[in-house]
Amino acid sequence: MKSILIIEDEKAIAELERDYLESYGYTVELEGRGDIGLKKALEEQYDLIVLDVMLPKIDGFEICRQIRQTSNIPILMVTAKKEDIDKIRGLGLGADDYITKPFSPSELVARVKAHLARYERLTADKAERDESIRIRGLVIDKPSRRVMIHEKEAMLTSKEYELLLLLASHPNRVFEKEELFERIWGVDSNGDAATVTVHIRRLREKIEHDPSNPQYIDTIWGVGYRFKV
Amino acid sequence: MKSILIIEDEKAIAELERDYLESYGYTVELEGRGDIGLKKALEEQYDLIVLDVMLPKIDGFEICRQIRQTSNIPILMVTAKKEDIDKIRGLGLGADDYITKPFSPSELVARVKAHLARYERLTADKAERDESIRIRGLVIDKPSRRVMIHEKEAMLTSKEYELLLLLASHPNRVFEKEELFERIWGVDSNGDAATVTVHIRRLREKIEHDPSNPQYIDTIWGVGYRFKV
DNA sequence: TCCTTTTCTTACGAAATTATTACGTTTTTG
DNA sequence: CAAAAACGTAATAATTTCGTAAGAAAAGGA
Repeated sequence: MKSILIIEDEKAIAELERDYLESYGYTVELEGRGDIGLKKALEEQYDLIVLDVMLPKIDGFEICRQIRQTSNIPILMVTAKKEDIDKIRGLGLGADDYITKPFSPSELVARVKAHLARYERLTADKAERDESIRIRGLVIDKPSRRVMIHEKEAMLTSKEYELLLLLASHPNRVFEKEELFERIWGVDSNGDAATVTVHIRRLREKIEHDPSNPQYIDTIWGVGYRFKV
Repeated sequence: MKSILIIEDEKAIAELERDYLESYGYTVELEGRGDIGLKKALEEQYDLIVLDVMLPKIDGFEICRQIRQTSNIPILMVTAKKEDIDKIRGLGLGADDYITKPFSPSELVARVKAHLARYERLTADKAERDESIRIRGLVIDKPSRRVMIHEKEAMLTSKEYELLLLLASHPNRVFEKEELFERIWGVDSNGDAATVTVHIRRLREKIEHDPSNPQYIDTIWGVGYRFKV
């Protein structure tokens, strides 16, 4: 199931796009504000972005440019003005396609489909899509072992990182403390599952806004922990 | 220098396309016959293919399909009939773009350029292709194996250079010490990953302003090292 | 409400890992 | 061939991370 983010301030158009894309089986999220849209694009895990050029505050060009700093996700730019097309090209923003209003919904779907297919084709063996996990402002980048929490890096120790990665790789699954201990410390490690508690605590200290009211890692009483999504 | 193959049987059009693309610095090869074009596409090393739909004997659809069996090279399909576009899409041939005759030459160039850029972006380990790597005042010039740090040359030994190059070619990626050792000293080398530590130290001595507070090479505790960007 | 169990939280010493230095050996260079 | 440079090893110092324990707090059950 592919998920698409639409950044578009005209609600009527946005909803039209959404309805069409959803009817073709895509999961769609709407966002009317450019700044929030950019934030979402950077923090969440989408497969494609439909981006309106004309937005209040921060325009589509800038959003595109910023997304491209860290991601190769397909970006489809939507514009009412033909002149914008030259601009998109000229600036070398790295947009993957552009489509001018008014457009037929089936045109949109066709392009979305094509770009998703190509992206998959080209990134298949690189497994680029799996190299980071993005959930609600938390980004785990595996190659660099870095964790960003709302754009800011959290400096995790090795055990903390492994713990977080294991939990976040299986969202909502409850892990018993014993299992966490075994999978990270090793079966033959003679330690104690109580250690896990302390590391969870330290991890929360670093990634949770309020460690006593965790937003990411839930305690399941009498059992263990879970990464909530 | 990027090379482009044009498969097109109308000589006048083909030459027009060629002239334009060449004037933008691309190397262009023309091929009038579909079957030979397919053969070339499969056997030679092009960066992009401009493919006419209407060809005698074997048509563009079939050529596209066959190329896609073994290659992800960007394919731009050219057609005179609007109906063909739906067909290209519908068949899921994997063409990257289509352009209808008559088209302005600059339109062609713009699309070629965009697709080359995207392909590069998605497939590249960019650092591996380039002649030199430049990051924050550090320049690694591969052909000459020289390293400049803020305009001044750093005299690195062979091992130091290889270490730096490997790390800097994959910015931000964390390398385990064992992996560094294996990749530079060789798998069958009977040494110890501890020697990596010493070489990292010596490397830092030469490229870091304050080796105890490295700006380029981070230590990832319990894991290895990473070239930070 | 009170008691029991489980988790949270803190602090500190232990353990593990890396940084740094020194030195002897090997390789390269002049 | 001699001198210099590069390399690998080992020993020690410095630093970071880890594990444990113990009291506090929270959750669940009677």
